[in-house]
Amino acid sequence: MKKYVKVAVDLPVKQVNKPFTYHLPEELEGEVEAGHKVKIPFGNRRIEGYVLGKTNEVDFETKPILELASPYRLFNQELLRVARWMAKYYQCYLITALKAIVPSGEQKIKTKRVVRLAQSLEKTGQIIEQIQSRAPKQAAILSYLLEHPDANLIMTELAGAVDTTSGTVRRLKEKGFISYQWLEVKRNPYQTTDFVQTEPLEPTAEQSLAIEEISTALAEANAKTFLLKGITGSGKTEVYLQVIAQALTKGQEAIVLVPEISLTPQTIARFKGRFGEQVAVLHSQLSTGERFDEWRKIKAGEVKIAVGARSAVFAPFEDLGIIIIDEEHETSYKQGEHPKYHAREVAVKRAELNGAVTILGTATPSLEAYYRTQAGDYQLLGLSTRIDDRPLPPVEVVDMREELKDDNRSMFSRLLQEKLAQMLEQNEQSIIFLNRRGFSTFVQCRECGYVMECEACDVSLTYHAQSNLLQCHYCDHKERNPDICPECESRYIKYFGLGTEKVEEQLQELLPEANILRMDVDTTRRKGSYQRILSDFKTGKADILLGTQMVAKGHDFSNVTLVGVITADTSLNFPDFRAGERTFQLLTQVAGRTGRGDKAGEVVVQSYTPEHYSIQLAKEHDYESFYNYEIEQRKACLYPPYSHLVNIIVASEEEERVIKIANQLGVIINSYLHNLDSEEVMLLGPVPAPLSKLKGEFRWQLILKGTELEDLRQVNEESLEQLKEEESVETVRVSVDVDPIGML
DNA sequence: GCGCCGGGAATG
DNA sequence: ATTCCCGGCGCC
Repeated sequence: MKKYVKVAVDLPVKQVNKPFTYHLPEELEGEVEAGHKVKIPFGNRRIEGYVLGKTNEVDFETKPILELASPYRLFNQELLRVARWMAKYYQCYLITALKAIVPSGEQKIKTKRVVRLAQSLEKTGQIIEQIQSRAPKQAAILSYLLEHPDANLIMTELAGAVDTTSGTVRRLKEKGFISYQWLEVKRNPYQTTDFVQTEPLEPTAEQSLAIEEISTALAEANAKTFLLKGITGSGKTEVYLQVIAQALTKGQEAIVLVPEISLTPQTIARFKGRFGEQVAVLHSQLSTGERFDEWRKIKAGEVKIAVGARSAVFAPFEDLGIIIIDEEHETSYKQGEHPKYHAREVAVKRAELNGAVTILGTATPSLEAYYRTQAGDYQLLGLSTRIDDRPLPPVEVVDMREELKDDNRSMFSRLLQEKLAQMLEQNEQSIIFLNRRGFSTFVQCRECGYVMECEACDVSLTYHAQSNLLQCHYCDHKERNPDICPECESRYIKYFGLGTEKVEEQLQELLPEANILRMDVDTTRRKGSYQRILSDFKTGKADILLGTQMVAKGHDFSNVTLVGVITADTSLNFPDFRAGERTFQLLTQVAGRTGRGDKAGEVVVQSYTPEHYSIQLAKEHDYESFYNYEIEQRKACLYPPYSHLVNIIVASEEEERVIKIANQLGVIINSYLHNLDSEEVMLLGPVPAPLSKLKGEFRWQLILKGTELEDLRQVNEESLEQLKEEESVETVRVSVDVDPIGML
């Protein structure tokens, strides 16, 4: 009897977004299982596919699976279910969802050739005596192998251990005293780092309550989601650690998601410090080999906890007890490429499938998450006091318009200047935050008004003093900084707008004796430099840490007593309905970087719109009021969480085609909505996207808005189908983003 | 009649 | 995505 399997074909195309049936040739019978990657004939080509499962009925001729292409089953039934859910929810192909789940790159198992004794222990002892006088080094090698039977050393390591060369080892091989053996090895990216073992801390009353609630859900295998709302420095991590310990006691496993930027050795140390070798770490800095090895450790059950960024939500555990999403509000949980999934939503879904508990931790919940606690979907747990009852720092908001009126033309308010000088004097540290890198954000000719723009994107170029180049922050484009205007050839070229480089220069001018560290994409490009800057600052090698977003996230510097925000308005002026939320979160997070030690901290926020509710309520550390205000706005405009959005981007190098197709799609959708006579779904656009040109492509967007995602999916699917019938859509890309974040 | 191009269909 | 197939058309 022939065996048949269903295969998802590795082609992201609509027409083949369905399983194809193949039979197993004799030599592969019993070898191929659901979850395996396989090589298959497809038309007259050979491509890859993923085995979804077995099947019996076949009423047509099948082709054979050619070979096994992965040494492991890359997903189990549960992860396949997650993939199916993702494909449906995010409106992508099953293969696209599957490829996000399986480890990327080639799955190569690394091996090494280790030296073994070829003779019995007894015999080896005799050999040592025999050769001792004439070949002492060879004898030493054999002795070493006798004493360290589990050392698994390769030739050169062994030679090094007894201070000789590999030639000596080879001679033993020739004599037949030793043999070689190939051994699988797992690369361990953290083997050189020692982690200080920690014991569970005595929880505070609030922590106890949270732990208790979570434990109950864990014990009942209740797929419950908790929002752990804990102000910065209130000890959320200790709660995570203790509930993970409970899951382990039950024989279950845990996933901890952390934003990429906070996946620092310190963060990892907290988990490895408590759980040691039971922790696997997954992040983008790992090579594909290292990544695969961490994946294998999980698969093999060697570890029980996976700590990692976004994609760690797919860690191949078999009995998940708990999924933790730290800093739940972070936008980096949303994947930028297809499938454009949000790890928080996948986590909640995966937990549901496993009867596992989900914990969303943050000081500044996303409106979505908090709304769901109000709706009763999630349970709210609060940590409202900082460890040791440290107060939240007072926040001063400075109106920069007033500064200008009082003839202060510097980028630093008088208050901030004063405070900075004071900290320097007291030998305390400061953090300065500015959400823009480079020196000047645009370069303009004062004669004719021409602004230097990227030729591939619809943005102005940023001047970088360090490289003396104009750079586009959206593509890789760099160009020389012109001496004369390319338009009118005048020499009056001026630099406007501030970036971190300029702030650094001015700050140094203001405080000549201060040691300043700048941390942004430009200074952290090289591997390890991010770490170095953080540790230099932590060990007091600098007085001021100046940087972008990166300085705001989760770091714990005990000697920082001042945080300065150069302009709070940058994120506020984004054309996005989440601008207010983003600003509140950002200000609250930066403010949380101060006053974490014995000394009290303070915050100075500079703004041109200090009366804005995001700024005022962040000043008061008042999340509740912020939420209440913001949620009313969302409700009034029917924005998420009161609705879902689907962003359809039409892009092409030919501008006319984009405009034509986008408009036509608009007509199709509108007539569809009209026929549907539905108030449920609305169409916004078509309009040029906020980045109307990006990497050489012109972009227009259409946004579908509605309370039921299913309605949106239907409208979207059928409209795109219709579009393909009416118009040849070659040369234009149409991409769909469900629950988009940013750039609206 | 032959060969080339383009659109549409099929890929197990 | 890529290949295949078939009909249409220009060739001379």
